[in-house]
Amino acid sequence: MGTSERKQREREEREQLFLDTAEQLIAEEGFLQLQMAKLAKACDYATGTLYQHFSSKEDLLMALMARQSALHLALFERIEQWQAPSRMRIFAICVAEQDFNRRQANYVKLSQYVMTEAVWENASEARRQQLLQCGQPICRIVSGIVQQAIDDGDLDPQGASTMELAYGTWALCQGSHTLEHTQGLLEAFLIPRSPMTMYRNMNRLLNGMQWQPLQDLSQPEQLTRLVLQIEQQLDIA
Amino acid sequence: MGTSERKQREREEREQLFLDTAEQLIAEEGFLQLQMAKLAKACDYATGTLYQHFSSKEDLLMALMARQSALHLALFERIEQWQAPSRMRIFAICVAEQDFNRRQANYVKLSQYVMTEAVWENASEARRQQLLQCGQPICRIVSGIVQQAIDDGDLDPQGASTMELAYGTWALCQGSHTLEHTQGLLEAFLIPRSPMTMYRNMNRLLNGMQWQPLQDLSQPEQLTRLVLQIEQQLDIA
DNA sequence: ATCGTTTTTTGAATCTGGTTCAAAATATGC
DNA sequence: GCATATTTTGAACCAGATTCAAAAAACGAT
Repeated sequence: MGTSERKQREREEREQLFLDTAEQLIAEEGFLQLQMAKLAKACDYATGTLYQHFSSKEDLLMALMARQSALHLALFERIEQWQAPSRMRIFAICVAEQDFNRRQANYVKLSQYVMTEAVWENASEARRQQLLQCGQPICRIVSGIVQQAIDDGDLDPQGASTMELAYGTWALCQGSHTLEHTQGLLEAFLIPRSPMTMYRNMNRLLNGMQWQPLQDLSQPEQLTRLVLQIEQQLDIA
Repeated sequence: MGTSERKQREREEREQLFLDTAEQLIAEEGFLQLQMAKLAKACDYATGTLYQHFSSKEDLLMALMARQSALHLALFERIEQWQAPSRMRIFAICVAEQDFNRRQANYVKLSQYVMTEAVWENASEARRQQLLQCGQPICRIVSGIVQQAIDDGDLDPQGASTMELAYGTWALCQGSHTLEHTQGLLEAFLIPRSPMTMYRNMNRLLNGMQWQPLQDLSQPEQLTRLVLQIEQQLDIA
């Protein structure tokens, strides 16, 4: 009936309010300072109401992640639609990702934290499933690009599964972000903090997959130009 | 004077006792269950005494990490001494690392947790420095192998710094471990949980660096044999 | 060995902040 | 308008990290 529909909608709106406000508070003082009571107060609700939406603080953080993933996905969907050689598209994923993370630094830190056992285990099972579900379309897009490359003859999988190749690029991205965001690490090891470092290593990996056309890394300006071109075409930065 | 030397030594011994016991408790019930009071009690000391060694719980966890790093380092030092082609040695680092992580699953989870802002920020500055220092020799060894490869003519850096190439392998390892240890992730994306996936991607990266001799990934048994050989020579597993 | 002083240890009290739940408020259906 | 069901409230509860005043031990001079 109409009444319960409205209630459902209001509930959904309230949930978004909680998430919006949490995001804002986090942006202001970092996710470490986020307190459930403070958040509820900021939304003019009692603490208990907050717990009707999120089973725990960790659950809330994961919900936040899940929502951010939607933005992430939107970016990837643009690339999915983009007509370009497969190698350019797979690399565009990295560029987009890198860029997304640069602008949403808090988000990377949060995702790093959320993927930790301490947090993961404290969220509701439903939430964990939700977050894994969020990854699915992203996964599908990346696999799709790999598949396209194989179909187009740009990439010979040499017996590897589509997923395995997609996983390689994912792991490299993931690892680079983790290292980049570990306080003082780059500085301690005298590694310049530039996205180009990651871009070059990603292209080494893609070259190693024999993903055509190979990128010539001895000509640094070539890669710079490619990145610029991708950023312009995708309207990033 | 002699007296203060003894005291210093006793203090050091007590610190090790705390760390040993913490390790044991963690092995028994996971690092999430570790409680400062419980730990102190288990060592027959008061809670306050524990705090004379570690400024916070996070500080203790990081100290644990730092100590584990020493084991890690010992493994890497064996590889440093090992006479073998550079490509075999850099790959051996990955194999050793993978193996180390398989056997010390708690340790990977801990390191993932510790590198999180929430933990990092709550440890003492001294501890953070200590942990970064621990990475230095490891970094030196890996860079050394890259450098050897360049010197031997196995690897043309094409303008890249030694560190950048080392960083690439590190990021791939790191990212693979993170993904592997995120609950349910591999399962959700139907990726088989096998170290070979990572090994193959690592060799793709190394191939992409043009690190000689290239590994032929279309012959899966070749890689399997290589891994076996490395494990035997290094006496792992 | 004894006593005043300094250092170390102790663990109960404190504090923080997440979570709960009985009571109050509100909505629903008759 | 009333009885019942649902939702909201926020003070109480609780876990567990951290502190700190008091007690104990170590020290060193006599």
